[in-house]
Amino acid sequence: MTDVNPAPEPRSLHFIEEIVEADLASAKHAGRVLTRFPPEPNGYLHIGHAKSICLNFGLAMRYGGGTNLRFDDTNPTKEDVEYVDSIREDVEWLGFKWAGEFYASDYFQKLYDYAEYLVQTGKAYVCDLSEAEIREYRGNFHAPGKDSPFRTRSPEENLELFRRMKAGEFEDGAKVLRAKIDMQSGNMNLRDPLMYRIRRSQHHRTGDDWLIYPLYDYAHGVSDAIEGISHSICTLEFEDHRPLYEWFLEQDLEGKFFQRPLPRQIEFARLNLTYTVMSKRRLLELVNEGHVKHWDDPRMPTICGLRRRGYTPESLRAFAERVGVAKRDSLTDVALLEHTLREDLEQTAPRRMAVLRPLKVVITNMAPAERHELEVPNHPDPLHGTRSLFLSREVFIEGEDFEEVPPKKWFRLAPGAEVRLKGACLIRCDEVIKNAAGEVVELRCAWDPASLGGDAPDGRKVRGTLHWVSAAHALNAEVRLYDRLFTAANPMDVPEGGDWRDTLNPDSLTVCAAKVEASLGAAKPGDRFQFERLGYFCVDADTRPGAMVFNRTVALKDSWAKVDAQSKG
RNA sequence: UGGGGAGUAGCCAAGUGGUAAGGCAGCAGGUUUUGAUCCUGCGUAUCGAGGGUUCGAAUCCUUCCUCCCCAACCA
Repeated sequence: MTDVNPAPEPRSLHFIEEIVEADLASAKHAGRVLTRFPPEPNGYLHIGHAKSICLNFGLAMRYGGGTNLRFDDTNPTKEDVEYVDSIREDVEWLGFKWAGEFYASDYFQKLYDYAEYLVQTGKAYVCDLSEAEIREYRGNFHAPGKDSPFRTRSPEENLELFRRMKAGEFEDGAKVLRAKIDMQSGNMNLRDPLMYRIRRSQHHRTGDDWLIYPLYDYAHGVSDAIEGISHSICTLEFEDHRPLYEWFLEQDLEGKFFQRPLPRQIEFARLNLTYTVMSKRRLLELVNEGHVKHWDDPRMPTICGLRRRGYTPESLRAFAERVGVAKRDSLTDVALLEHTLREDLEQTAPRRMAVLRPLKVVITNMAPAERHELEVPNHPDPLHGTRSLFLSREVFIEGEDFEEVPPKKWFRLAPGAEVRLKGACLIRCDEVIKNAAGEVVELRCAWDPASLGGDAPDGRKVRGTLHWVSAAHALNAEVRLYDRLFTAANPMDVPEGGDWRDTLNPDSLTVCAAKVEASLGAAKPGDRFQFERLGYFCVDADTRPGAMVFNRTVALKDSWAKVDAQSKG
């Protein structure tokens, strides 16, 4: 098969590609495209980050450039190496290689040097106002701010004070370094934003070398400029930080610090998904409050969660491509994600049989010791080969595939009905055995030996084909079925007095004691399969010898479920 | 009575003055040893609204409406 990965259809350029192409056409960066993915190592990456990763790396790949992985570690009180490792692993797993691995903390000295320069040129000053006073002086949306009384300190005094801040002569919070811009600006970001704060805290990389730490607005653009980033892509909420981003870089009037041209910040709309929460804070709460087991719980939208669930990197990349890049706030239907997943797995996942809720079927006209070896295809596409399966007198079928009183259009098993056991034979239900409670516990069927292989030689039509496993050969396995974590399309859209947690789905996890075909005994954690007629599953990391655990990655589309639901009103 | 963005079908999203791509979802058929896949067909989208310019406007001008972001020593 040659069209497993068809070339992506030609697609019109999105607005960032247009900007890059225009820059390429004008030779602005001499044909260079260098982007960066700048996570703060304070949490796990989620699918929203995956969109950003695909955008940044995809752009660079498309135009022959590179992407730096830069950890934005300017706040030592919140960051940790634990997250650095997971971020690296996730980006790699998604299939991307970074040009360089950097840390904002690599630039602490350069950041400090440039800050001294800004102090010396009168563009920054040391302010003694308290946190509350700074807030008060800043004003609000309707009232302009007022100048700090320390705003007029001389460059000499500021330089001395700034050096003493660095040397540890002041208490945490006693002083800050501020950019001298415009306390009257309508853009709050320009009302003399903070550049440095004093914080005696162990940094995960620089230890206790530094007592002062730069803030995002100052550190980010400068880090971009130091690395020679051409296009600095971020999300919409940073749109009104852009004047500040540019201001900091443009104060390098003599060109002593940064190469030209300077990087350009471009903002796009972050990803939102239906039935999902995406903020790090909410995800952390889900973990801490025990609504899920951990960051890699298969119900989590984290990259590690999706990975454990069985998502493929290809499907995530395809999703990022299809969801588009624009500036409009959007809420993408999670069905699109599931579509790109199925699209990939349909082509690649070997087929196997497993029964989630086993119902015993005894084939009365087969001898107890009778065994029929069957060679069945691993996939509708013969290129995937075949495997061997045994049929014997007792088999399990799916509990849902039998109805004593079948609804209209039912073509599964029912008293007197004939169905096909996939890849095996035709059976007809003759008798229904119930327990004392009246529940169906066993079916007595007769098989047509002439149909071995699955076809009736006389050409009679059998609509229903069921998956099954041989009781004598089946393995026990735990199968975990996942459903959406929330029952509301937008969990964040809470009614008055409500909480986003109110829409948590109590049935997001269902565990089944399943029977699976023997060949699955050799499967290793991470292996993916399609369980015929059920969905795509993968072997979970919890699997132990003799105790297999499967996750349902995603169910197959089920048009019968719709018909059935409609007929039931 | 601040600043910055955005409004094209249920959800994304092309379109850049010449008469509304595509995908997802949905619906209807066909094929089928997975009710899967695959194939075919199906949408009159008041292009947020009004006014204007023009032979012609989703695209230009104008007024208005709606939604999102910003007042951490977070990023």
